[in-house]
Amino acid sequence: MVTLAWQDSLKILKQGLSEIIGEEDLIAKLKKRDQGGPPLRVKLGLDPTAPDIHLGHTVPLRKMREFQDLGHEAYLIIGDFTGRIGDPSQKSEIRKQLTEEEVMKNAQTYQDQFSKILDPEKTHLVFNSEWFSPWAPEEFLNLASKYTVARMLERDDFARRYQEGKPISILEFFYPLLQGYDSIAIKADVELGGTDQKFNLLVGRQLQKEYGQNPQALIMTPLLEGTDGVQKMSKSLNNYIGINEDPREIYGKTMSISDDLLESYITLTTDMRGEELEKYRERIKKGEFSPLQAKKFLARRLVEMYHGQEKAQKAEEEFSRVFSGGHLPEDIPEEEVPQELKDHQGNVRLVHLISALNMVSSKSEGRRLINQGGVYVDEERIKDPNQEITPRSGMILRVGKRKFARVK
RNA sequence: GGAGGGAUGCCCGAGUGGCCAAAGGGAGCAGACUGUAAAUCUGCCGGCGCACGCCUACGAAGGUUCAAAUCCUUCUCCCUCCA
Repeated sequence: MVTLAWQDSLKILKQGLSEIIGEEDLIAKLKKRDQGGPPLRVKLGLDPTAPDIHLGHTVPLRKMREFQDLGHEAYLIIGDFTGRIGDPSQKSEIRKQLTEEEVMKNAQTYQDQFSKILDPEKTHLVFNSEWFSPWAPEEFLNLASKYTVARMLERDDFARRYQEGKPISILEFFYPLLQGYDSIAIKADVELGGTDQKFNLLVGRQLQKEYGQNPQALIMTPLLEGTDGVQKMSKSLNNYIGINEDPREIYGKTMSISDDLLESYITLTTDMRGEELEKYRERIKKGEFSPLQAKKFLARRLVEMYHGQEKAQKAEEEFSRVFSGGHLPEDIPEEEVPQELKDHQGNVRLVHLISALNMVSSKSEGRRLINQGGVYVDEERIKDPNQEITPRSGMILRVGKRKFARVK
């Protein structure tokens, strides 16, 4: 392990941040470490319901990795207990508790995925039900007594809703409190999070003071915009790129992001740093790199990071062939034509076929798409929704730009 | 506890007895143009044997009416003000 002086550590850690709170505390802790103190305990909370890590998650995770590389310890908190409340971003309600099995399964998925980013040797995966489940009601009351409504309403989300006369459940107040208590439970020195977590992180810091602990420093990473380029990347908005996705998907989705997103994606999601990054920017500026090329570079890099070079190469070739070249993809899923769709001559209505193969969500949608010229048989556009076709082996069906099927 | 307001399609939001499968916007999808970019334009955007047909749908359940998202009753949930 390389031990750098705290100044150097700080410099590295401060890269690519959006905000840091309690920098003096961080410095003090780093100094202590230099003098032979224990490694810092760095906390990052995870949602137990969405175990699919996407690029948005990787931003703080990669920062975590930097801590690890500097010799510190990662604490990933699975909020299986807090998950019952749900972060107050929208409508809140007590969610049904995940079964132990589900939680374990999600945790396993997390483990598989974060090991692509973090150093497993220095990673602790903990569940917050571990300390909350045994709690007696008095302990919750005690925790609640540490905070006031006025301070809660400082959270802009609450403030806004209060202003607009939208409901805020008391339950929601518990979310930041519990998340904050996690910091106490693990004696966090630093907590990582996106900028949208600022309030929650601050509560943790304040609670630690209440409980006589050294307050954690807060390190906030910028939020990554989703593929739509408007809202932050999230699974529920379906604008995400998951690191576990098929390499071709990752490549393709990356190619479809807006050009404006290039800069933030490069800096926030890739391991490009320092000189290399500068060079890359330079090339774009000078026009040596067209936005298209720059994006291909990014796409390839991302696939490489999570699936290796070989897959990246393949994904790129596939992309070029299908979209730049206008050819068919390499492997098109083979589908059986259901017997019951065929009439006595063996013919099938096209709408029924694509519907049966789940290429459209309903027959009505299928009709619409056909009417609009979005359905092809052997690359020939069919415009009559009642068209009958005679399926034969190897026939290629295509719906829109990306849905393909080959008749078995 | 009292008074008043509200719940509409994925989201926001109009609609107060027939012309409402429900305006408008957003999201989404398809097509054109492209670099699977952005912008733009066009179309679609509940389901079904879709050609004018049928079914399901405006918080829930009943009712009035030839006809209800629209009127009445009860219920559920939410908001505001007063206490």
